[in-house]
Amino acid sequence: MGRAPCCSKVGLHRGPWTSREDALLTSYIKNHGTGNWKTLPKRAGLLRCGKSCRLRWMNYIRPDIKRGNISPEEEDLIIRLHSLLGNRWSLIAGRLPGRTDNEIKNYWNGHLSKKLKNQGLLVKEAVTRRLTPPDRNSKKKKKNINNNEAKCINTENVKMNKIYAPKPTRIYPTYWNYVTESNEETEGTNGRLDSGDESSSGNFQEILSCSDNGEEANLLDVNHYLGSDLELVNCDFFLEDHEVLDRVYQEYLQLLNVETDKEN
DNA sequence: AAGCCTCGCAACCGCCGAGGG
DNA sequence: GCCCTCGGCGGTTGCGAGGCT
Repeated sequence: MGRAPCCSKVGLHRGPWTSREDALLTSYIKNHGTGNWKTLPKRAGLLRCGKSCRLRWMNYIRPDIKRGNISPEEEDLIIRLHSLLGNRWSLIAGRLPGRTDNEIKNYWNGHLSKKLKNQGLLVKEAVTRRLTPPDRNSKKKKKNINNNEAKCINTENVKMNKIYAPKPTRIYPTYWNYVTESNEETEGTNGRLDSGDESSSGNFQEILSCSDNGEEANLLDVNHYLGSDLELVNCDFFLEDHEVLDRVYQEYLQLLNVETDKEN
């Protein structure tokens, strides 16, 4: 028996979100935080499935999302990270503050892949590298992998390049604490703007102690969305763009070295 | 002005892994 | 060890906007 498709339930809305639905979701998350996406829509008064809510929040409503054109620096970083990570959009997005995996994926598919192809820079090896190749012998039904270059796995390469991908950790352009009066007293999910796991939380705490090169514009944006019950904590992700890019790139090179050493 | 095409992007689909019972 | 649920991810689809003929 296959799993029933999400949103197949009669009565659940599908398709584009209305501003009213957005407002309901935003309001609910503002007051209660994320977590338990399954029951969230019901509690928020939304006729949507949890998945749909999560997607809407993660890709569109979340206050830290940076909208607008991808800068040349970001584009360069995407290309470099993609050459390292392959189609691990969430990991790539995690290194691009304010960008979502969906946005990067769309940008890559609609823009960069063509561009690189035209320039002759998109070589198959770079595209096909995956860090943690799925177990193709799993008993579960496998997805069709026929027509996408990115999925054409050369098993030899996989063996050679296999490293353990770090847990995706989203980096926010600005970090904040919820300081709502209800935070400590209620469910404990308040204050989490991402339903991240322990590792994310740990990272979050580390980030909170970062230095102070914040940007006022971002602060204003966040307050615009979530009101005054937030206290922004600045960090050093607003160094000069090239510094950030270089740091991230170096970080990944180190990661690759460490993990390949482990393999050997 | 109308029809067609391309592009951007929001949203959906289905699979996977983690974790709990 | 098995099964189930849930959150997360990557691939794909579909639609609207804008450009082109």
